[in-house]
Amino acid sequence: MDKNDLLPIGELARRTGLAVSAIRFYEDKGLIQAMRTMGNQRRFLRSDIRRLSFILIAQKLGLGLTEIEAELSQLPQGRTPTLSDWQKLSRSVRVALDAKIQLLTRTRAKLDECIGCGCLSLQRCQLYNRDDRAGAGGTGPRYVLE
Amino acid sequence: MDKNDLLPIGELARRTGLAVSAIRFYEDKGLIQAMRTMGNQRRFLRSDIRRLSFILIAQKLGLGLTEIEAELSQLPQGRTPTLSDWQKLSRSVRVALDAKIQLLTRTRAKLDECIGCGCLSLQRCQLYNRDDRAGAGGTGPRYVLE
DNA sequence: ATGCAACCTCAAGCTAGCTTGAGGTCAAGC
DNA sequence: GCTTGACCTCAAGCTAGCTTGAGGTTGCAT
Repeated sequence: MDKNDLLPIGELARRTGLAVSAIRFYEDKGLIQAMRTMGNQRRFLRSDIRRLSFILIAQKLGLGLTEIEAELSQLPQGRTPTLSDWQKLSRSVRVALDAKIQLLTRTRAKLDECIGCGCLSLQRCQLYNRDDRAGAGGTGPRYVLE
Repeated sequence: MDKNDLLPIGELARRTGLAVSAIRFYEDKGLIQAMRTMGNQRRFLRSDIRRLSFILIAQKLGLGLTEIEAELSQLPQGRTPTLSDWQKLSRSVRVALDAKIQLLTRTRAKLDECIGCGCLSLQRCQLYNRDDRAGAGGTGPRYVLE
């Protein structure tokens, strides 16, 4: 951990494509941590580039920041994550992704039945079912099938 | 169109499982239309149950209200949609769903490569690519892969 | 004709995920 | 030593998709 390995926020932003404000936001949410210079400026580790990459990828897979934080918390505390730490995390995401694909595939099958009858009826059609909503949690309909 | 076929908003809510406030919200957004009684109360057609069902289903598939409105606008104006109108719309949704599944499947393949190297690097990894974000539109990362 | 549930409008609030702006500080080059 | 750009905090704003609340009206049953 050489002094050259500490990155200011702008550099991290440049490397990840994120906005500076977004990185500060993530820090605020506890997704990433920074050291401070004596002048109160943030300094990040090189490995935080990877951490932010993970956040971006996981977001693309439809995970919310809270879920992502949960995933990230599985990384070792104190030491810089190794390659195999990241592999473990990736596999964990792969499981989530699998589930998502399966659910969509099942939904497509139902939709196909539904196209057959053209009903779109909440009563007759399996496509939509009330209990799903109840179990969805949070306010309003979800954006993502989960 | 018998007088019995006009439903007050509460009845529509009961039939669809939606909150009354949500239905008013959708009306406000132009997703559904209502007649008014002389006392200014909303009255809906029976076929609006199906319209709302469609909204719910499309939302589960990850479509936003704007996209859903675009889909719905393909329904015939003036007359109550027929079964084959709904079938056409369902097929249109099926296409969107197909695309979504394909994208996820491709992503999974990339993730698998990535697990191999454990890199999660924006430079080397295909999983995340900057141009996707640029093309995403709107503010911030999207919730759903599209 | 009266009571009360269901309806109305309009404004404000909430979660997620950020951005933008105001007002101020730090650090490096000339 | 002074300018300039990158950095800081804190508060407010924005989109999506609704809900909640205040304050008022309708309409159906008794």
